[in-house]
Amino acid sequence: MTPEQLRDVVRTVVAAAVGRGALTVEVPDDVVIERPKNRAHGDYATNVALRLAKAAGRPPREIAGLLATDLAAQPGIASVDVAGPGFLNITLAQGALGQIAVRAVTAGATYGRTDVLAGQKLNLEFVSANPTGPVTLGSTRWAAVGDALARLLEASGADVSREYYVNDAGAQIERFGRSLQAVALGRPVPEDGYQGDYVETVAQQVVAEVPGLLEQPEEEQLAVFAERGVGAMVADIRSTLDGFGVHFDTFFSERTLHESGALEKAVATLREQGHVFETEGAVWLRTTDFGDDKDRVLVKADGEPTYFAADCAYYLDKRARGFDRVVILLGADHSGYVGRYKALVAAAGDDPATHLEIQIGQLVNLVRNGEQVRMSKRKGNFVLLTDLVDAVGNDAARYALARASVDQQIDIDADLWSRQTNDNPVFYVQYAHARISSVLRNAADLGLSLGEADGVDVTQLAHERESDLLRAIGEFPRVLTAAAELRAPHRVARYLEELAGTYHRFYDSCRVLPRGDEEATALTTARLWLCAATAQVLRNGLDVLGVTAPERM
RNA sequence: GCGCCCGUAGCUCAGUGGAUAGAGCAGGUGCCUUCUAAGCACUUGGUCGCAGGUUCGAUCCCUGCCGGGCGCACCA
Repeated sequence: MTPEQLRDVVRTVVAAAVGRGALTVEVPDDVVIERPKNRAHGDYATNVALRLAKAAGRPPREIAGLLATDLAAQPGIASVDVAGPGFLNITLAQGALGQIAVRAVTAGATYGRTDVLAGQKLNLEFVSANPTGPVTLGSTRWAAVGDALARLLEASGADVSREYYVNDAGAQIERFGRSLQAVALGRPVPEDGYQGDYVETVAQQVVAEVPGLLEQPEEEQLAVFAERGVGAMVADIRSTLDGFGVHFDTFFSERTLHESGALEKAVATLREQGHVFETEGAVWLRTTDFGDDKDRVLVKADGEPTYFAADCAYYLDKRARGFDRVVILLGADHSGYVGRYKALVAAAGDDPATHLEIQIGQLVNLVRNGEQVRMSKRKGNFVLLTDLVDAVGNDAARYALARASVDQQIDIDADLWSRQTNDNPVFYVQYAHARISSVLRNAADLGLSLGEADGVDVTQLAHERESDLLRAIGEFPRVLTAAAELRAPHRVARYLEELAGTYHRFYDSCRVLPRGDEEATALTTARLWLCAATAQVLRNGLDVLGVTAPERM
């Protein structure tokens, strides 16, 4: 019996008690089934009696007592105890727990997936780093977390489109072009320009692409450097992210918004809604009507649209493309955007609470020799995605970045991460998978296989370590659902570490394969199913994080 | 000054109002003629920043304070 099935059973029992007048409460649609930390508290526990106490006007233990009797009579449940303030501690019948292994194996790659977000069309924007330089360590965090979140939402049934907003318009791009031009002409890079080895590389690439470029008038040169430079950077960013295993559905060009007249249209739309005003020669959006700190300029006094105007047009474009919800991952250095973004959504006539979601994540610091390395694109002194991957590999990099809560600033110790030691928990998890793979290979060599699902006797799985493992496997669907709802992919990583540990402890106490002259038994087959189920969950979980599940290590 | 995030074991960090607050690493003691010892068992280590409040119950919610990070442009 899975936790979900148990939840339904508990709800049915509550409803029955209400039906015959033993309780007068509304039957809750959601009943919390948890896995007690203390094994003495049964396989599962529910606090439903505590939750209902107030509404029923009766002491929780009394409610628990009457539910316990009914619950214990249900098939698949061995016993029910009332404990503490009114918890119901439930012990499942042996076979009921064992079915979890069969379910995980037969569901395969779909085990853990749900349809709780089915029908939702989401646009998930992340990374969106300026195309004026390579992908930095800071952006790498959002690449890892954003992609994991996308996979997580997909596992919950949502239709997710991964999007990267390319800021290929505006003064920053011109500055980038000027820097490339200066380098190509052998001049010093402007004060506010970009530095770093890549600037030279890109400049040379542009010069090589366009014969006679340096003989052209400087203004024409600049346009070429800006356009080709950005193109080269976008290509570089894209291939870097592809190599990292992060693939976007759309690279959305800001410039297309300028060129298509979408900005003017957006301003006009907002004006129709009655939230645009003009003063001091500029065009403003009255965002303060929607909770922003101050009103925001859409078109500057010099006639140039602001970045914010492009944001407005971009949001409207996403909505026009049919997305129910626009989700944006931003670094803490952009937290100031939230207020104006919510306001623009409201000003456009949408509801910020349903159509917009901005997730702010804290920054990543690099620590070297116990000292924080400051990162600045301008000075050309920064750590790149490729530096991290070169040092620790894709798997460790993705896992390490996805394993921490985005609310938490993380320090990456360069020395620690460049040492490839088992300090990195990803090895612990991957090792469990490799270990299981090895057991299953050895089983195959002995001519042993899982066989059909109806041929395995899961009541054989009665050892405490087997029960622990079955319960852990049974948690997986709920872990995915909760992680998706909370936008917290790191929960998946933490769960996998726990699952790996539970497997290692099982492995240590429970011999799977027959040794020497021993014959395979029904227990052997049941344990093979348990191993296969564990491996499946490890694969499914690692897949959400974009990390490989090696068969050998 | 205002806004957002954080403060949990020596270190890095989990912990969606529930039972005795956890993991990895680091320290200590054991376990390999047997399926991968990149493992396991035992052990050391906590005023959950401080003070109030709400609640049957608070690491979690509210308020204030202390400490750290990041923002507060007619920049992008």
